[in-house]
Formats: sequence, structure tokens, C-alpha cells
Amino acid sequence: MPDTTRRADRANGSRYGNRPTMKDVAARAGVGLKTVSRVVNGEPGVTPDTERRVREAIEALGFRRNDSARVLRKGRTASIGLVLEDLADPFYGPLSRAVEEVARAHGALLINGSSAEDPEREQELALALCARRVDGLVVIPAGDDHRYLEPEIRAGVATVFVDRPAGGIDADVVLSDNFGGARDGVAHLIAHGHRRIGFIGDMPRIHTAAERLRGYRAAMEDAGIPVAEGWMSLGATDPERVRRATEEMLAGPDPVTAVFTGNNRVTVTVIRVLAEYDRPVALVGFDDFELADLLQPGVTVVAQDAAALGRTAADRLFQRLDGAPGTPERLELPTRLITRGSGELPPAH
Amino acid sequence: MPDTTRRADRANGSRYGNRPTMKDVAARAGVGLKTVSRVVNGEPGVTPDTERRVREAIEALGFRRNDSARVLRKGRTASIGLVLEDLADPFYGPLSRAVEEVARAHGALLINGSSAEDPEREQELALALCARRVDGLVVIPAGDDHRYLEPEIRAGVATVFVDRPAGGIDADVVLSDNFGGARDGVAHLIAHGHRRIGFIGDMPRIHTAAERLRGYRAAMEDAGIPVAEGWMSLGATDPERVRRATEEMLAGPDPVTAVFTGNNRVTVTVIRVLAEYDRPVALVGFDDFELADLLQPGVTVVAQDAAALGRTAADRLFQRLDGAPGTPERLELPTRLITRGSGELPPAH
DNA sequence: CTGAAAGCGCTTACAG
DNA sequence: CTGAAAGCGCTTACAG
Repeated sequence: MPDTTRRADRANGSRYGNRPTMKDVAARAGVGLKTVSRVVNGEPGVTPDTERRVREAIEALGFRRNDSARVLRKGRTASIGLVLEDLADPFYGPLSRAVEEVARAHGALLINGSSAEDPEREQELALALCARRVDGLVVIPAGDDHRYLEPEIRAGVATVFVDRPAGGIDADVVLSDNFGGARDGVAHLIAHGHRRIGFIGDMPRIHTAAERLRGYRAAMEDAGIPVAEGWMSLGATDPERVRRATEEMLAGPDPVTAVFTGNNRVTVTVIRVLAEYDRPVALVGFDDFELADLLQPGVTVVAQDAAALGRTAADRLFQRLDGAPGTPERLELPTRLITRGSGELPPAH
Repeated sequence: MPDTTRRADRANGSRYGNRPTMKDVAARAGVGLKTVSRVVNGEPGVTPDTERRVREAIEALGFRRNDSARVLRKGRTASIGLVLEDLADPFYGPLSRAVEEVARAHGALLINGSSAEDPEREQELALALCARRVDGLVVIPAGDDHRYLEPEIRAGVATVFVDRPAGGIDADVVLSDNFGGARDGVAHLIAHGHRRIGFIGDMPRIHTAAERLRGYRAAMEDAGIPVAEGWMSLGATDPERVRRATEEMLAGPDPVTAVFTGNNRVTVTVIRVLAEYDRPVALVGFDDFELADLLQPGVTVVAQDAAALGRTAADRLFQRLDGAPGTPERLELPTRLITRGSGELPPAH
């Protein structure tokens, strides 16, 4: 007997198991389809007695409305997509959570995925979300060409970029003040007497990396310090490369006395390397991280507010979904310098 | 003219903007609906010439298949739901990412949300995902009664629990060896000469917290050490409570000489408190965390593999979706003691 | 207060 | 090789 059921399942394509539908409920309650719909959706105009019968049938059958079908008819899916770089990166945790909370407040679910910093995967994921007809999209770009989203946006998919701007299209974007934050962080090192300052950042094609490098250059120029080529290293943030870069800057006759790191992953690796040196090297890192205050010395950072980035982007998205007019905007959030010791070390000659 | 378009949008309920459908493509290409479907899905039996005409129409109209409609007809949504405690918690980042990778390998999207440790919110979220007809569900329970999922599971929603077992229902579950890990960690402290050892953990209603406390008790009992009431503190993991608990254990005539902490959030707070004391207090924490090796002393931990938890759970889920038979299983993953210094400090008398 | 018909955008099952 | 009809499970627009 269970076997027969199984085969029946397969025969109808195992369609959602064997779930009862509104039609089943209507039949059992002896009412029309529309009446069931009214009860399920809390619409008015049903006598208490009818409603009771419908509710009993729902209970008895274990009916749950198929939102997937509802969505098809209504035209809005009450879900938004989030494309980020890596769900496992601690920077994106609070950002995702903030987007989720805003979505929740608007009764929407969140579908998300990681691009793994691969532009092709970003596109694949973003378009899959569009095919699901998410109402809107929050994207942390991996690539720098987003023209593939143009038809989708034109077709009505609200889209907001966060952390990095879109490439090749005009769209709302929420950014941290990467340039200003880096400039302030480097100026802080200069104010503490450093002149030979290294910069270790992410790949230059990533917008945030380029902006932070620009901030570094600006601070140095403002102080009238010429920058040596060997003081700048941009590339992948894997520990091996960052370690090599750090060691090179600390070698030679005129080693750097301070390092500015371009993001949290770089910072962490540089801390490990510096721990192996006897001479103190000053450090300011972009991005705050847990326990930065408990290390010795505490790590001075330029902090950005990941949750605020996510919240601002999601708010903007729902404003657009609610029909907010106007051309795409660029929203820039300030950063904050947090001094904890490592950035206040004097230069070791 | 744009205004007219706008009004038209509203009139039809702003249905996915104004997206072209297969019907539009068919009309433009001068073929039947089914032929468009064949081309879009790469099914055989279309002459090259017909295919070309269809592709041109698709291109010209900017058509993208509505997977939401497809799903309704096919019965499987190619998406799975993940209910976790907090997207922003660093422990769940790698776990989510692992689930995502497995889903991706199976061509499924991931819909996820945070329960915020609130049983009601967990239920609301899990049922919303069921209403969307996700094919399966990975749940990190907040509550301890999951009977509300019984009708869903019976209706065919594959469900796997991770990190904590389900309550009131029989379901697949993937756990760390919380009992064994905690017992080993406490035994490690005992082996280093400690007898007065404190335990600070999460709320006792949370399964992992209870299991880890059980491990603590077992280790103490194995060593023949009677446990004083004041040595155990379970409750919310907010810094204020944990700080108070730590301070109380360190006060009085017979203070603890070592602390075992029940999870990463507790550990981090206890480290902050211990940093304020002159006398050294040994510490072993459940859960590894970034930079644990760079603190002074390095923090000895009982590490669990969050990514492996997620991967194992997702693998199990897709096995079930592929028809794997058998009764629900309990999979337990080992933990690993990582010594870094804090757990090897001798007792200060 | 209630319900039958049409339709959302696809796929399935079938016939030519 | 191609396509018309029916249907997935709901909601919409309308009529009684």
C-alpha cells in the first residue's frame, strides 16, 4: 500500500509531494474555490459558519497555501535577491543580516548567494534570481561590467549596488567613503612621524581597493612625501602573497616604518607577519574586526559600518519598489578612525 | 507618453514590469508556444532555421524565462531553505556558505533567514519557506518543539536539522560532538593541575549548551572533583551577564583557577574580563575563532568544523531529495582540541 | 454573501 | 519536426 502511494507520487511528477490544494479544501468544505481563497487570505464577506467549515477542512487536510502559485498570479514575488562575494566573510555577515531585517520588515524573503569574486558567477547568480522574478536585487559586484542587467532593470527589477559601484550602467549605489577613510588613516600615520609608509591592498580592478590606494596617495601627496614604487602592493589577498609583500617592504636598507592595509583580510595576515619581527612597525587597517582591541598593541582601524551599508541599500531598494522617482543616486557613508595603539607607534629608525 | 506606460503598468498590477512571455516570442517568431519552449530548454527536434528565428525573437524582446511559472508546473522549485540563528554570527557564515555550495552543485538556489534565537520567528520563517514550496529545509533550531513541521515533512519537504536536534519529531540531524568535546576540553584543564574550574555557557534550553555542560560534569566526575554550584553559570550570552558571571567566579576565598567557556561569544567576553586581572586564569573555549592564536596567551579551544556541519547537512538533504530511503539518522562530527597557551597555564593559588 | 470563468506563464501529454 | 489543448494552484474581475 505504501508502495502504491510511492508510484502515484512518481506518476504525477512527485508534485509537491501530495499536497492538498484549495480545490481539495473547497470540495471537502462544500464551498467554492473563491470562498476558500477568501478565508485563507482573511478577506471579508464570509459568514462565520462558512468560515468555520473551511477552516475545519484546512485543518483536516493539512492545507498550506502555495505561495509559488500565488506569486505567479499576483506578479510580485515578495522576495529580493542578494548577490555577495562570500557568505563566509565576516564583513558580509552583518551586511546580509541588515538586508534581511529590512526585507523582513517589508514581508519579503531573501534569496542570496556568493559570487566568490568571480564576475561570471555573479552574472549567473544575478540572472538566475531575475528568472525567479525577485522583486529587487542588492548586488555587491564582483565584475565591473553590469550591462547584462540592463534588460532586467528596464523590465522592472529594482537594483541597488553596495560596497562597489556598478560598471557600465547607471544604478543606485551605496558606498563607504573609501577614499576619505584611507586618506585619513594614512594621514594619521604621517601625523605620528612616519614617512616611509607601505600600502598593501586587494586587486586594483576592485573599486574599493583602487579608491583606498587613491586615498593613500592623496595623503602622501598632501604631506609632500614622494611615494616609492616598492611601498605599494596590490593583488590577491591570500596570505602567501600578503606575507611576501609585507616582508619585502620590511627588507632592504630603507624599510617602511608603517603599513596601511587595504581590508580586514590583509590586516589579519600582516598582523601575523609583524608579530615575527622584533622592531615595532606601525599599522592602520581598513575595516574593523573582532578582538582588534585585545591584540597587543590594539589595532588602529578605519572602520566602516557594514550593517549600515546593508540597511541603507535595502531601504533604497524598497523605496524604489514603492515607486520612488528620480535618477539613480550615489550614497556615501562615512568611515571612522578608531585608535587603539598600533597606529600610534612612532617610527623605528 | 511615459506617463501612459506607467498607468498601463499599474493597470495590470505591475506584473513583472512588462516582461515579454513565451507567447510574445512565439508570435514574433511565427511559431507555436511549444517550439519556443523547446528552444529555451534546449530540447531536440527543432530545425536550425526555426531555432534561429526563435532566438532572434528572444534577443529582440529581451525574453527571460519565468522560472516562477516553470516551477509551478514542474512541481520542484530547485530551491532550498536555510533557517539559522543569525546570519551575522561568524560561526554561521562558513556553515551557510557550505550549504550554498552544495545547493549550487545541485542547481538549487538558497533562501535563508535568521530566527534570532526566537522559536516563534523560526516557525514563521520555516513555514514561509514551506509555503514557497522549497524542495527542502536545513534548520538550525531556535525552539525545541518542531511538531509544526510534521505536516510539511509528511507532504514531502525534506528536512535536515543541524547543530541542534529537532524537538518532538524524528528527523535527520547533524551535530558536533558537544559532549565529548567539552569533556575533553575540561579534562585538558584538569590534566594541567586545575581543580576549581568554572563553566560559563549559553541558556540551558539550548541543546548544545546542555550537552557541553554535561561534558563538563563528566570530566569533573571522572577526575573525582565535586562541582560547586557557583562554578556553573548558564544564561544569555550578552556581555553584561557573562562579565558578571566571570567576576563572581573569580571573587571569594576559593576562586576558580580556570574557566571553560561554552561558545565563541562567551569566550570573547571572558577574554576581555580576564585581561583586567593580574593573576593568570586558564581558559579553554568551545568554538575556534579568528586570531585566537595571536592573543597573549593564545587561546586554547575545542574547535568544531562549521563548514563540515553545513556540507554534511546539505549532502544529506539532497540524498533525501534524490530518494535515499531509511529512517532519520543522527550524524555526529568530531571536535578537535587546539592548544595555544591559555589552556596550559598552571593554576594560580 | 458566494462562486464560475478566465488567466498568470510556463510544461505535459498528445496528435498531427 | 511542430503545435493546440489542458493543467500546475492560485487570484482577478465579474455576475448572481
